[in-house]
Amino acid sequence: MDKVDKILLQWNKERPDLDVGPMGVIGRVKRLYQSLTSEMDKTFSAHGLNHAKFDVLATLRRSGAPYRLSPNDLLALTMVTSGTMTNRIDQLVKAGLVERIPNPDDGRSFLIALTNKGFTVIDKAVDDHVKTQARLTTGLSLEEIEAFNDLLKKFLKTLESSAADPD
Amino acid sequence: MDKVDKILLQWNKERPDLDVGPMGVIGRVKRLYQSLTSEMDKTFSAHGLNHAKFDVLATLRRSGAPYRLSPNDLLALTMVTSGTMTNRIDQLVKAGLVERIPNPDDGRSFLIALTNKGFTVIDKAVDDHVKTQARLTTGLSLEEIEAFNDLLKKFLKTLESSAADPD
DNA sequence: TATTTTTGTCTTGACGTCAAGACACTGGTG
DNA sequence: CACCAGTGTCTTGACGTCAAGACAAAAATA
Repeated sequence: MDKVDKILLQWNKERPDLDVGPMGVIGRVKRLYQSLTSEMDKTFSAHGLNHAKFDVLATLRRSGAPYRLSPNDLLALTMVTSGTMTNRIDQLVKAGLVERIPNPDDGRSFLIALTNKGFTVIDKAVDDHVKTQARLTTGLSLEEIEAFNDLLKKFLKTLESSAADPD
Repeated sequence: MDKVDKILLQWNKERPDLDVGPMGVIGRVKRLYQSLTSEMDKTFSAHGLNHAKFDVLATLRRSGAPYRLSPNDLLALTMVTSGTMTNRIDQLVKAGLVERIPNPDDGRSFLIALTNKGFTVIDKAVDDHVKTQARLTTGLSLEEIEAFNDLLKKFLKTLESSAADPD
């Protein structure tokens, strides 16, 4: 009997006509997401970052040498709008973690490049981030993780096929 | 091989020292949450609401007659800060969906009450919301939903016991 | 080549949220 | 009864995000 169950009970009493089964699952996905997010955010801020900055730096880092992507690449990979990406890059430039390099192949465009400082910061932050994620999942056994992962994959797949989410 | 798998592959190549197993599960929880949220938001906006307004109205509705709660109750139940709740209530008052009634038992406090219009709007919106949630979960069988729900419960429980989340 | 359409980035204004603090009222303590 | 810590709500200023649109450069078309 967790909080989600209490909410479902209330609905059952007030609106017994409604089938609130799906609400339970979806409500728990939301709570799980929020719980995980708030823990991971602590790791980011321990490295002077937030979720937004970490996302961009990590995307550049895992793209491999020379750790450069255009704003357009970055916003496609991180699923934010162009205005948001401009803002994120501005912040990171100000912090000295990336720099804007004119794109030799396209006069409209830039390459966003990790600075040495940015590389150092993100590599340490990722170390900690992975540790945090490991800690957050220790409550489940390997078999449970695997089963959970399979269900997540399947769920996501069915959603993608119905909603035309081209990402 | 979904997008999360591609990200894990990149990390494996760039940072083979990292165990990115947990990252896969957590990444999928995030994507699932975002996918579900963006679909549910459409339902809210079809009723002139957004997630914030729906949350408050639904909390009042399922609390039962006379559909009144203090801002303090509401912010505890919806897990937002007091400033956020003040803003939400302002919006709802402006839209004529709730009203602020002075609390007879406490001169500092109010009771936020569903108006008739608010009741009508949230009842219709909840109907649609439940339908949307049912549609979003049709990709999984009843057995899969149950298994997923059990894993979510367990995962959430382990997180609550470690992080002192008093909510 | 000249013109039009498309693309990549940035700007603007709005929104929802939070943290910190202001303020009035309550409830307990001396 | 007078005081004072605690509580409930609102205010303020900041942040990250988005949608819409501006603008220059590139690509496609004529």
